[in-house]
Amino acid sequence: MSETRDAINLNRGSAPDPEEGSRAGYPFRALEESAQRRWAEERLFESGDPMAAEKRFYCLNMFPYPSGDLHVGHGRNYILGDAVARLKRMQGYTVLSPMGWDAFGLPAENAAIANQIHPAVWTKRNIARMKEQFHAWGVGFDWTREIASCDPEYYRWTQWIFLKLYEKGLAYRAKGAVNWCPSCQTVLANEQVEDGKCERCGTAVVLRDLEQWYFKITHYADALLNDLSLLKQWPEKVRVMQANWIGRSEGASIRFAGAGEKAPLEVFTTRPDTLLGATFLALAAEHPFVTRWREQGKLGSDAAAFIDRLKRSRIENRFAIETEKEGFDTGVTVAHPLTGSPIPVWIANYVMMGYGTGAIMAVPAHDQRDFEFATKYRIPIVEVIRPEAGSGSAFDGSGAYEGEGILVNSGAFDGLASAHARGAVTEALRAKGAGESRVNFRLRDWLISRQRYWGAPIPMIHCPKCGIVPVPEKDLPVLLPDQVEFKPTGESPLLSNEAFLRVDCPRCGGPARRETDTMDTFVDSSWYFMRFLSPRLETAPFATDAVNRWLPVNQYIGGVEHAILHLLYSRFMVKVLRDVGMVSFSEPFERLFTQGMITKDGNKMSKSKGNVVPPDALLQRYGADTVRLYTLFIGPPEKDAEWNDRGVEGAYRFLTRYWKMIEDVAGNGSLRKKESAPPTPNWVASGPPRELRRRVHQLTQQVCDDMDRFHLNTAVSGLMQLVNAVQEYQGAGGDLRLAEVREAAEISTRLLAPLAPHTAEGAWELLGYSNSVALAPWPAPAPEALESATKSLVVQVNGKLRAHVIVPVGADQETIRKAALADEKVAKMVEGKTVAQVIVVPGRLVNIVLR
RNA sequence: GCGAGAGUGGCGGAACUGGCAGACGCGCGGGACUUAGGAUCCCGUGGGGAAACUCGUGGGGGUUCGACUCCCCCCUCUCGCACCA
Repeated sequence: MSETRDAINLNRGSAPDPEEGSRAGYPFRALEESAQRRWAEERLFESGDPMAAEKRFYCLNMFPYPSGDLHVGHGRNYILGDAVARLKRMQGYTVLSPMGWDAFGLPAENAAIANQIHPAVWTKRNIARMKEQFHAWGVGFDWTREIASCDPEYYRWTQWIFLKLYEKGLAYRAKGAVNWCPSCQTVLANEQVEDGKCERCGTAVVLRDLEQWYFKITHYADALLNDLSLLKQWPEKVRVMQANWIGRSEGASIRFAGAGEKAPLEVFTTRPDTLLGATFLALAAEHPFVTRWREQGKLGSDAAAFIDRLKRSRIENRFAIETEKEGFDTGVTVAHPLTGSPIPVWIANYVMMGYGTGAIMAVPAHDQRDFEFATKYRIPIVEVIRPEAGSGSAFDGSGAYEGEGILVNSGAFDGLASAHARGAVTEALRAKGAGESRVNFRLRDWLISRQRYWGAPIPMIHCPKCGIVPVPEKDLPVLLPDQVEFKPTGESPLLSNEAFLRVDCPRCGGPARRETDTMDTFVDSSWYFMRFLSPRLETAPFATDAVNRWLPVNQYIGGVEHAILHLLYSRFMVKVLRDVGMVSFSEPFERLFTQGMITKDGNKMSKSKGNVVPPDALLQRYGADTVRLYTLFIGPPEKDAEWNDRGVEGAYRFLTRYWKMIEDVAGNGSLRKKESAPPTPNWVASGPPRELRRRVHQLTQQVCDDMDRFHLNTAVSGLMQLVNAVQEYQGAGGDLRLAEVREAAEISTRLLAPLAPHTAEGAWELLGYSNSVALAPWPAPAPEALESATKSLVVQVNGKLRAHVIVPVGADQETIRKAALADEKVAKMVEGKTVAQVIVVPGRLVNIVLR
């Protein structure tokens, strides 16, 4: 529906059909063809031998999943990256700007089931299509380094890395409650569950008890948290999100004996100072003690019913907040570790198995949740913290007091400040062997098993005699079988593929069975940025010397949706590889840029919403550079922006005006005919040509600054102003000179080169240069062009703009003051009033304060 | 609830360290050229006012010669996390 409407709008668009010739507009099609031909012939975007480059810049766009068509929102990502890469190249760097495909994953497999097309074929077709689109945009990647994670020569090394982690004890298999998506028929990592739903398909996730493979990312929890401080050039937002996700909290682990179990009941608390106020313990319904007690018949049928109901509701709406507190008294009691008095153990709906130990000590007087629970079930409440005078009101039975204070009702600890008491209580516990200080993380280990076909097979073998045996390195890759059937049964085709399953045990030689799980695609993408340095290397995942020379990635660009998953996993992987001696750096990405989404009608573009803006018709009608320029101009690149078809027009008009300026000064242009440019320009000292020149260099300064600061929207606006200035100058008539206009044309062409590369390339040729503008030196403003004898200052009266005065540059305060007061308008305002004060900010303004 | 970001014309947005609010573009109004204009060019375009002038950056206070920018309180929106023990 909306696509049809777009098409109609476009047909009514003002740009001429380029096939008709150019009544207006500019010959973008011919420019694109010749520029792209040139770039390919001269292999401009290939970075060559990685060990040879002196000044290096690794600019990386997150490699995409090859889902098929790209829309203009996707385009923004690559246009940004390309602008940076081209800028750096002109600034003299050897730039590495590679591209590849995050090519494993479910959509390919779903397509296989729906259309009976092999995932590899589907993926390959999409890659070809997307590559075409990149070319159409004129994005300059080094295609000699192209990789695809579904290529056996790639996933062979994903498997190799898995084995490395296994060898180091960082990959392990464990049984536990895991997230299961009934629609995708696979387990999911915690990170892939949003609001209790599968982040991919939106189906409600259920918990299942399965044996799965994990990566021990928690081993690096502290390092992943601490090293965030090294990432000064990452957006604050992303660092905060990662820190929250890792979720470190300091407290104490406390053991309560006497539950009739071999092991004591362990809880984690951040407030050991409130221990004497603990009047009950609360367990999650999934707590192993609860399960055992139930099996042993210690809990009645009412309890069993309660537990089942709780587990069910937890799956259905476990992310709903404000749920009424509910619990069940198990009848079990434990002994208080310091006083020995009995404490009842409850099962409570607000205790989660996934955090801490799945058990808490409840202090109703000082925790609001515990308070609500205790009030409802008439459990005693003991105040143990009282705020110091003047710092809040003490516990009064109407709600918990959660702040700091002085300990009361706490025996030997009475009178201690709560902050200090935390250590004292913990120490007392330690002395009794009943607890110690402890740091707890929210981060869980990374579940990497997937019960699907289209992923890298986990290189493990199950032998009835030897147990789990890794596939020997020489046998890698473990290939995905080609001959498989894709049926909508939800079962991985690997499970029924005898040729794949049957294998000899590498250890004993006996018959064994392959692992049928494949790896989470985030494993594939956690190391790809290193593979680009040596994409065809057959002896290792990457060439260590090249990787150490080029990484960390200087500029990483991608969507903020990867703020946690991909970026955390990649950071983890680099730390692992560092610790096994394969790389010498600790963080993969030096500088991260997360671009905003492009929305249409206020929504994210998606096929289901029908608001996708396809680029093809726009490229056809306006050319790639117009689309690129508009995409950059639309707003600050890190912010979301609303697409407006009419806005594209503005970019097109600008390029048309720019092209006219080039034609005027080059070849047989009107200005060129009048005079020829002198070999060495002799700039005039005053008058309009001089003013134009100053303006051009001022704007050059602005555009250079903006580009460096990633303010590409204002860089485009600066260029527009530059071209407007030339046009105004030419429109003004009078002492028109070629030299200044020609200089403006040359500078603006180089400034434009990273943004609208085809047009700039053609203009550069027209201006008579034989080398590609992509390698032309990045311009800088000439200091002498910026010089001026006078400066216009703002004159304020009582802080409001009233006049301007022109004073010599470097004028002293007194001169400026006099000039300001001498102004006719100012004098009129001052008349009859007292001048209380005159503020002079040299070079800026004068403020006259009247009374 | 916690954390982060944002709120500026009809619209997208600009204003880097406090110093001319609204750059640039879209749209809109007027004009030129024209058989025509949906091309191009010129002029105008925050509100009020004939003008002098005045009001104006979510709201209310404050600091300052001067505040979109800094401080305090409040409102709204977006994103992330969420019974985190």
